[in-house]
Parts: sequence; structure tokens; C-alpha cells
Amino acid sequence: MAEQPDTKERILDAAEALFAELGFAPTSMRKITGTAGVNLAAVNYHFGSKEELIKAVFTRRMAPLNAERLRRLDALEQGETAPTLEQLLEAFIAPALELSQEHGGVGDRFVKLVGRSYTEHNEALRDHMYQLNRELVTRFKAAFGKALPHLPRQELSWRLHFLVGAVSYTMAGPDLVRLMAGARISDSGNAKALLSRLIPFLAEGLRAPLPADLPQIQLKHAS
Amino acid sequence: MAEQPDTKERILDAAEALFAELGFAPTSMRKITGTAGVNLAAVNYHFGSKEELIKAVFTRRMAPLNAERLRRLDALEQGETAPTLEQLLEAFIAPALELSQEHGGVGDRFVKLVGRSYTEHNEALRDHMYQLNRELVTRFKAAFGKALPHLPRQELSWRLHFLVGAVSYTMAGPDLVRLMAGARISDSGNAKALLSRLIPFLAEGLRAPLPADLPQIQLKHAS
DNA sequence: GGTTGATTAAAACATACGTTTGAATTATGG
DNA sequence: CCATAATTCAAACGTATGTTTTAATCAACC
Repeated sequence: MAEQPDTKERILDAAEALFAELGFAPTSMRKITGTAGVNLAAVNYHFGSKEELIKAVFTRRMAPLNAERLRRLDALEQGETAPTLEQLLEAFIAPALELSQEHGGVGDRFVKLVGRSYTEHNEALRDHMYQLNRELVTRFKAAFGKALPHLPRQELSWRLHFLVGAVSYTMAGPDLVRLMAGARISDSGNAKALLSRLIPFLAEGLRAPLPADLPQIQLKHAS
Repeated sequence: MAEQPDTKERILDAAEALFAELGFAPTSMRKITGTAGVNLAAVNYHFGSKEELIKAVFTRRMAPLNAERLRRLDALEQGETAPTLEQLLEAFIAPALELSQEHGGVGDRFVKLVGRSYTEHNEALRDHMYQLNRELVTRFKAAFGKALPHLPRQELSWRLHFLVGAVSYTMAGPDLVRLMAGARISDSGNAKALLSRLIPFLAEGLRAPLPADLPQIQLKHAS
């Protein structure tokens, strides 16, 4: 009943890199196994199918990433003063940026992949990501709600949606747009700089006054 | 030298819908021509290849969309007072939302598609989109720069990047996240509501104070 | 109204895909 | 050290892909 740490890991590494570079559909089993230096049948043997391999690629890194995010959220919530928006944003974003610098930039591939997964046309993967992120979303949504007590719940949902969009797009977006800004995220110094750029933008966005002309909701105006 | 407006348009319509629903790779020529009710060879005859068809799908609607955006920008810049951030944002976003409601919701498919195109793994398409958006980006970047005179140029680039991310993700993102917020963009009333939600969020984000701890740039502080 | 060029049609092209098979090989446990 | 399970391997499976081909059909023009 062997279980060497070799073949499966090599497949996951190769798949992760190729998925990030090419996308899921254009990444064939032959490219994956060729890059990994293993036999073509190894993927089906170890993972069952290409679809299951895709899920495994995400699971491997998503679980530790979200655990770290929740660990930081716990730390903030155990402090004496209520966490600020900026602190919550850092707890959410920083672990992803740090992951992107691990292993000499290998993690960057995964972060890119995660951002792209949200717009991928793959229902099974979306379901899987939804489950992987379920607790995370619940916890952070509640925390942001406490930090923005005057914001109606539906408004909060939308703003968090915008937030995730800005973050995902920044991490997953085409290099074209990154280059427009003259920097690469994976460069070590720039991760911190990116964080200190994202956080004020998002924090002020979250704090924005309520839209005046929303027809559908009766707002209780805060005095 | 006939040129009936039929076959090519039907192919474009079918391809647009299928690309938005399934993505590029999983949408086969046979699905496209089958949906359009034309012969399999029609795509290669009229467009040359699948790749060229993809480009054509984007070109068809992108050109009028960006023309409308620039028309509104022109109108704002010809006014007596300098355009506000909110006005610029509306000029940029509203035409896309309006397009999404045209033709009984058919345009919604395209708007979704545009958002997704930014994260698609297709270099040729990215180049094509870059060219289609080149003038637009230049003009709006300059306009935002005038509205935010104290913001360093590089900082502006990043914030516009975040902006595009939030907008694209909102329009293209998985229905999962939209449903979380309890609304569908394509519903007619919600487009206006979405606009009045996005604009304050983005405007305040753009107005956010400069990040304090950026090591790499020497800032000229405005008095 | 026949001729020319543009369009459609049916069929086949070669290639690449994900997966399965069955034997060879390796590691494991008694 | 043999038996047994786990893994690797080369090869083939059937299917689906984008594209091309060749003939049939259609429209317009002199």
C-alpha cells in the first residue's frame, strides 16, 4: 500500500502551472503528464479523472490559505477593540499575497488560478469552490457587518462583491493590465505595496455613503 | 456578390450566446452551427476560423459600446464645469449596463462575455481587446487624472485597475455571487440600482487618501 | 436567360482528446 | 524470499474536434 509523495505531487504541480498558464480545457492530460514526467495513465489512476484533478489542485492550497485567513480573523476578534475595516481587509488579502510569494513564486501561479476560477465556465468547480469558501464567507461577512453597522445587509453584500471582484481581478488579471501599472505582483517588494494600495481603496469604498436613489428598499436613516 | 444579413448574423448570435454560457473551448463549431441553423462549414467560409469568429463576436458590439462611452465623455468635457468622478464613472459604466438590457436581455450575454474575456486564457483575443479598448483607456485615464489632480499617475493606474476589476467581476461573475446579493443584473430595474451602488463605492475608493507606507515612490505632496 | 460568382451542402480529413486495458514492474508485509 | 498489493508502463480505445474538399444551389448581371 505504497504512497510515495512523488507522483501525485508532481502531477499537482504540473497541473497547477499549466492550468494557470493555459486554462483548464486547453491543458490536456498529455501536457500535464509530460510536464510532470509521469505516465499518461497516472492522472486517472491517482485522481480518477481530469475533473477530480482540477478539484484536487484547488483543495491542496485553498484549505491552508483560508485557515490562515480565519486564524487572523480570530486574532482580531479576540482583541479588546473591535477590528477596523483596514484590519479585516488585511486579514483577508494578505495571506493570499503571501502565498503568492512562497516557494520562489510558485504560489503565484495558484493565486492567479484562484482569481480565474471565479469566472471559469465549470459548474462542478464552482460548487467545489463554494464549499471550500463557505465558512470563510460567513465569518468575514459577519465581521464586516459589525464594522459597518449602519450599512444595510444587502448593500454590504454588494460591496463585498465589488471587493472580491477588485481583488480577484488584480491577482488574476491579464499581465497586460498589470504592466500598464508598471509592476508585477510576484515581485517580492510589490506584494506589500499592492496591499497598501488595495486596502485604502477598498476601505473607503466600503465606507461610501449610501446611494441616494435606490427605489427598492426603504432605508432606515441613521440619525 | 451577395451579402445577405442572415447567416453571418445568426452565427454571431449563436456564438455569442454559447461562448457566454460555456466558454470558448467547450463551444464547438458544431454546437455553434447547430444552434444557428446553418451548415458546419459556414463559419470557416464566412470568418475563416474559430479564432476569427471569436474576435468578430467582440468587435460587433464593442465598437458601438465604446463609441457611446466616448460620446458621453465628450459631452461631459464640453460642459462648463469639470466632470466629477461620479459623472465619469457613469459615462463609463452606464453604456455597458444599458447594452445588457437591449434586445430583451440578449445584450446581457455579451456583457458577461466581455467581463470574462479579461480573464480568458487566449492571447490573440487579449491583443484584440487591447486594440479595441486602446483609445477608450487613454481618454478615460486622462479624464480621471484631471478629476484627481493630486493622485500620482502610478497610483491612478492601480486604482483604475481595481475599478475595472470590480466592474468586470460584477458583470461577469458567477451567478452564485450575484444570488448571494439577491438580485440579477439583467432584471431591468436592477441595472439602475446596480449603477447607483457601484458608483459611490468606486468614487470613494478613487478618492481614498494615499497609502502611507509606499517605499518606492517619492511623492510631491500637494500643499 | 444563360453565365458567372457567391453561398450552401454533405462528406471526409487528419488530429487530439480523456479514458481504459492488461501486462510489466516495483515496493510491501508475512 | 516469496506472495501480494500498489504502481507504472506502452498501447489502443472510441469519440470529438477544427478544417478542407468537392459538388450542388442560389443570386445577380449582361
